[in-house]
Amino acid sequence: MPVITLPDGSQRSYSEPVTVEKVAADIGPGLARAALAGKVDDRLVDTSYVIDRDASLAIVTDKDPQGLEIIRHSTAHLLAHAVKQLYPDAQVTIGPVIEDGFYYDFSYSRPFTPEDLEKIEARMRELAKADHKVHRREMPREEAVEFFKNQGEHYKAEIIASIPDGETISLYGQDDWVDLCRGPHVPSTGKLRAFKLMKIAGAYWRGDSRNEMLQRIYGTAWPDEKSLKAYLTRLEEAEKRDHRRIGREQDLFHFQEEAPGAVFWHPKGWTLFQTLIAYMREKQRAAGYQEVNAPEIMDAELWQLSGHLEKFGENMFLTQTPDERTYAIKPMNCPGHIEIFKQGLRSYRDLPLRYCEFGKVHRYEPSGALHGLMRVRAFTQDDAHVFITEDQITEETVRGIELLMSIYRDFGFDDVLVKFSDRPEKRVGSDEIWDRAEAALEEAARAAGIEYIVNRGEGAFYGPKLEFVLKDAIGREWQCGTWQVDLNLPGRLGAHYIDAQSEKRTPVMLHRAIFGSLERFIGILIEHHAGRLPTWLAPVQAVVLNITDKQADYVRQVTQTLQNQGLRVSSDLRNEKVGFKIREHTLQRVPYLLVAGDREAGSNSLAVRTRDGKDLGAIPVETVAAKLAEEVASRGRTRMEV
RNA sequence: GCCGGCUUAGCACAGUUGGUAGUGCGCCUGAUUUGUAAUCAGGGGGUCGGGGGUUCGAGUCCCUCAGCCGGCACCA
Repeated sequence: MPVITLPDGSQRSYSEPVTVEKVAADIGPGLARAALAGKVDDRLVDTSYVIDRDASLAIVTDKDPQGLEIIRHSTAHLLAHAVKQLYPDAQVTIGPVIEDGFYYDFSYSRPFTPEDLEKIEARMRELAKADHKVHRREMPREEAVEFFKNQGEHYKAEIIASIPDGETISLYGQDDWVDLCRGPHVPSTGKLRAFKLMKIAGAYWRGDSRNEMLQRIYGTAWPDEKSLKAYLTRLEEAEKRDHRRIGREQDLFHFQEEAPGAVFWHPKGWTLFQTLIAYMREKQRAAGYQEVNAPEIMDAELWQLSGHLEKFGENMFLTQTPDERTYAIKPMNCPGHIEIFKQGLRSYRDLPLRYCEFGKVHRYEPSGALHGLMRVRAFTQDDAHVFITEDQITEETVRGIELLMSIYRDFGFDDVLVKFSDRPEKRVGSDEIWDRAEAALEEAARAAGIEYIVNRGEGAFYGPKLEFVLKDAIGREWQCGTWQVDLNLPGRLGAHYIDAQSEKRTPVMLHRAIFGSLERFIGILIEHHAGRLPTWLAPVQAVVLNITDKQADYVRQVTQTLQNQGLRVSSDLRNEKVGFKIREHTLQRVPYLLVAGDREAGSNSLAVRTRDGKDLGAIPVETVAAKLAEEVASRGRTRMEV
């Protein structure tokens, strides 16, 4: 006699066990059609699930986030179903739901081609149209392993073997096809209406590069065609803000074959780069950091001593010189800073001692990892190392994180995700040291009042770290800042200070970066703003345009005036129509276009137009200058247009 | 590094079953002196990513190297 409680609190009683499907139908035919699954006492189940006791029930439809997940999961099954029909020799492995879609990994004798993808998708549409019923059954583990082995599905058999004892093993079938799956799934394939296969890629079995490479097919699925279309449009929009494309269009930088993973900065890109450095210099100076500069190339022996060669060696560039010495090009700045610290005798009174450097480091990254400015082999860090005593860790961390967050706010990044990465497999130092370092960082993070997620085993080889991940305008995450406690390197490289009892002590070193890599940070800024950099960062903040040759002298003079006030302004005196010039500079995303015709030249003013096409009318030159300067100084918190 | 795809003029792209390269924009020259997202006309420009091979003949087919793109693995 199950009594079923619905989300609105209403109850329905049944005289015998009843399926989710039946309850939905009793509520209404529309809901019955829309039902994808049920939630019985908060547990997701199929619509065919039989309720045999009192329970709460919610019908899951495509309006629910969970309904969408089920659609995606079932579409992954539909994909595998189609693949098995077309390529019976292919073996299935796993097919999870991911953000915006799903994938399924197959083992097959040859890679799938784009033509295969079309065929598979066409077959999926046929299978969906046929509206095959989806059914579930359970099977004892041994039987299930046998079942899949007999079908030649060795990967599936392996997966089942690794399912913990006591867990139910369920199989889902539709038409002539059966897969191992936890479920739940849509009641029939006809519920899958809007999907598209996106791309083929290789992926290692169980994510391990020592294993076989499988064929992964990515797809996307949505409740309806409209959402699918919207998603595809969103992808196109994201492509338009790709920093590699904008970098070329706006003439900021380029890459070329001879220097894979290394940037050629053009004048405008370098202006942006220098603007960031100037900003950071000022912030750090105010926060008590002293800028230093250490050699790019140092004898490999130093890197041997620090442990870099052993733990980081495969990422390092080495160079042999005519004098037959081996040098390493620095992949990190820390050893250099320790060497500076070691000069002379340090007192505890000198601590905290904060060294910073815009150090250019080189790391030999695997070729497949390179990606525009986001992942390069030569990059500039806004690196700093703070030498302190062990009991200063918390206080210094609180200060440091405050600075870091205030800087992110200046760039409009309010959404910062923090990760705590603890001891990695490849590390130096005893477990006792790591225990202390991790505990100290944890306590400091608590004192700084930040929330974080734990990233097991992802720390640096010398110490645990907090990683600061920024979210850009379209929701992508980028790791930028880092804050690390290091109880290892200062000792390894022989750094000391004299404490209050005249004892020689080894300092603790904090490693930190805020932008992380200037290169990456610029890439993020470009994508975050879709190339429309805020005025304080824009390489060209305004362009002054004449209408005819008659105003050329006026334009030259005004441009000079604005430049003299430290603004990055250029002029465009070309013999072209204003419309033409406006279009060009608008496409270049120059924040302000300052038009000078006879009227403006006669009244010492400029007609101001924004890159968004807003006409601010004629404004006296000195007002333009003052407002621009204010906008720059406030980092966009005040705007010329308001 | 691994899997797949791609590489033709500065940029975006065409190039049919192998028969000695095209279009648009940009660029250059000239005309035009123009009021807020493209003025008109003419002109120049490519060892088809590098190397090797098959062929009477290769941008098109094969091998190889590199770079790039999408994933995977790895990471700021």
